[in-house]
Amino acid sequence: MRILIVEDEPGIANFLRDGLAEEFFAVDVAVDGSKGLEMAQINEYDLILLDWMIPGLSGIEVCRQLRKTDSTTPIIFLTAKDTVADVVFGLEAGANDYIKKPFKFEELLARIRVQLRTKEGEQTILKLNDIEMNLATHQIFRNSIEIMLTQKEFALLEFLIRNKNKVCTRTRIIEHVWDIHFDADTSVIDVYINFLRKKLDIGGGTNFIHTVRGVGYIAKEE
Amino acid sequence: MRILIVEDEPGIANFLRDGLAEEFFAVDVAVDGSKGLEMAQINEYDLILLDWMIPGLSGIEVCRQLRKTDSTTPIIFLTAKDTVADVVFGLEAGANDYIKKPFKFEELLARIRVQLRTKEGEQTILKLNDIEMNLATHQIFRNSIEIMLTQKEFALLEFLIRNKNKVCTRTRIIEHVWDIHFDADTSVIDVYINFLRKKLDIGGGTNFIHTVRGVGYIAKEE
DNA sequence: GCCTCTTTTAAGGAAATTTTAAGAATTCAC
DNA sequence: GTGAATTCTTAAAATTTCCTTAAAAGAGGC
Repeated sequence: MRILIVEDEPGIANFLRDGLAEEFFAVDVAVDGSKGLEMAQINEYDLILLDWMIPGLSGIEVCRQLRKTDSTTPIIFLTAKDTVADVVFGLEAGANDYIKKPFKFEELLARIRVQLRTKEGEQTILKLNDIEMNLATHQIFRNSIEIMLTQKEFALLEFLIRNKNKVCTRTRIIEHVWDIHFDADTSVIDVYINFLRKKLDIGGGTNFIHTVRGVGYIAKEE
Repeated sequence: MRILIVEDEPGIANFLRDGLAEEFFAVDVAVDGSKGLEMAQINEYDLILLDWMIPGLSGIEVCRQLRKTDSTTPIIFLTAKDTVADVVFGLEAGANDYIKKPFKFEELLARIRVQLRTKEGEQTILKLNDIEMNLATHQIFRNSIEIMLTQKEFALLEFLIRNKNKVCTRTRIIEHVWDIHFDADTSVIDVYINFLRKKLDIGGGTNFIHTVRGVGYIAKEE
């Protein structure tokens, strides 16, 4: 799951990025309105956190612009303003939800999950064959045996399983899991596929991560 | 024992929080009705103190909403209203008890204990492996050897054990145990995990607090 | 006010993760 | 079969995160 944060205060931005990374989201940060708009238009995000008061384009303006071309990506406003009028204004501009600063991270997380749920349909637990991924508790089981994965391994497996039975190209993998956009010259994917295959090879299950030569990888249902 | 206070007046809220904290309750405060409802839905509280007159959703409305999904968590109303009709109204909405403002803290405490008594039978003692936490007496035993913990140490261990076998992210820990919401740049958690591990490392038991790199910690049952 | 205990901060070293790199192995086309 | 391209595997470098310790700051008791 990729999230874009548009926020100029470094403190808050870092706090959000770290917190969301702990929850295994892939996070990008834009520090002003125009950059945020640009990134949102170039990349596909699953959700956007948008500060109301940012330099350059205002949050509300970014929201309006975005909604002209993309009407589905959920947008949550972060705002210090709290009058009814402001909230209405924000929601009319196309936001899906808003949260008043200061907020508790857990509350934000809950709201994010609400937005993503409507999008994904109750997917806190992903399953493929005998693998079970619990996104809420960050746990992975194969035949009820728990497997410990690092952050990157988890993110990669999540991406593969979310796209099960579809070929995941190297480019899409590197963009979604590593957030790298122009460097084709790396072999991290190969290494991490290898890590995953090794770690998941327990309990007698077959290897469900198949190589698609010249293209990428695929996680197949069996 | 976790208590949620839904109260907009800071004076009363602080008074309650401090008083209950002294009695070893873990206290969260919500300042309006909708926040209160949300927090109650996200977290598991052992009891909810609900002011009648609060901004946003009214107390009675929060109560009704909550009872739709959760019928067990005791709810005590704090109210200035005192006519028979109002009391009936509150109890019909699903509250377990009410107390009229202004009240003596002792009286509130007594009512809270009445509500928790049924619960307390089951929940005053938390267990994990050979650790036993008595929340009422604030005592901790490992293999019957008593271990002295400070308040923060106790709170951290309680949080970990309440969430046993689930990864506790750093963000969640810092929010629940320290009540810090925007400061990602602190290493208190590391230090306190270290304190706990040292103090709990007696009687030959294994270390059950595991590190989940990049995410947080987990207390595992063995 | 002084002492003690708790809590927080800070920093160097240790450990795990992530990335890079390079040789071995595999696949595919001819 | 041979060669070229691609992927696999391994090892080690680079980076990040965590552990540990010590000392400072804060809280409470006398």
